[in-house]
Amino acid sequence: MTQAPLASRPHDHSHCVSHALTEAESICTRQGLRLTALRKRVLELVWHSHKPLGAYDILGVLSEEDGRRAAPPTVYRALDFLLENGLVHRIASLNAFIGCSHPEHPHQGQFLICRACSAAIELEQATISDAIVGAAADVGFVVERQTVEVVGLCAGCREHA
Amino acid sequence: MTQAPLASRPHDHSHCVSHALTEAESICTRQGLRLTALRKRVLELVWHSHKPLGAYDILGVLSEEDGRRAAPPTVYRALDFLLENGLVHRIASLNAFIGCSHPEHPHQGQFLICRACSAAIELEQATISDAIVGAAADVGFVVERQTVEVVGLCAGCREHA
DNA sequence: GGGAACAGGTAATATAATAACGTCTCTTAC
DNA sequence: GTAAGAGACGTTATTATATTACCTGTTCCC
Repeated sequence: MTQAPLASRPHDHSHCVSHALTEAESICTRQGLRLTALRKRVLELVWHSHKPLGAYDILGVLSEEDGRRAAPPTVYRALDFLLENGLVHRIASLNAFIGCSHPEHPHQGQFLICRACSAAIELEQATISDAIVGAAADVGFVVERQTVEVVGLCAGCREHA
Repeated sequence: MTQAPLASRPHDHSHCVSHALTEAESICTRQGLRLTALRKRVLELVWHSHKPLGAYDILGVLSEEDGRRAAPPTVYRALDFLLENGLVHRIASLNAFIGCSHPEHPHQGQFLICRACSAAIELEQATISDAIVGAAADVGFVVERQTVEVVGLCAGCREHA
């Protein structure tokens, strides 16, 4: 085993957040995309922890800090933008969203979700993708989009248990 | 490529349905489970095609044929039973359900979902599972449950295109 | 500075799932 | 045989998630 990923270890999470925001800024600038205040704020909220966050959780925070109650489309539109541009991923099995760890290049993540601490670890393993693409090819199926979401126990939580 | 799976080819689907129902009967009998009329009917509806079916689609059919409008818990309870006993699978990315092709032994399927015909092909490839378990182990993660859902084009639909 | 494209507010609605509680029906021990 | 308990299902209400439609304001660009 290599070192456990950040998400399963105690760490200064503010670095994760600021790094993600800086990256996002630079990606958007480079690609002529508008990272508006709202989109940036939503991205920041998604990065609030390594736990996937529901759209309505985001909505709740926005509403609280704005005074006025934000409406669902506000959040979903921001999330759509972030999804389209690879800044966040959606975890289908949780109906939740998580910041992308490697937004600099387009990809579809594979996720390890800890049932104890809820943290999601993003992988990008060719061995997994290749196995899927290969097995699909065996039955004549051409893969376009992969969803790989795995539930289990992360390194940190196994120690405590 | 081996032969394309049934779901991507024209076939006499009534065989699929009757086979699935017979299997389900025998599994339930063997394990002392009650395959009630409702549960059997829901299983039959799920097997109506190789396309994953939403809970509310099932609900719609039940309501129509009953005259009275069935309520969601009716369907969800039946689906829970079928899920628990491995007779159907849930496709998280579609919020839909599909009959299990190999209910005789417990497993978690991997699914190839055709974006053209909507059919879902169930795989059970150790190469995929092993790649996932291996990559997870590399970061100290112990896998308990896998969700693998792949969207693309099936053999049949590629031909037509 | 005017038009097009984009961002976002707002209200309503659609879709998916669960909670809480009651009733009926089996099974099984006595 | 019957009463207790478990299981299955009906029913109403509610919660959670996501989208549609329409409108307003802003930014970009010529």
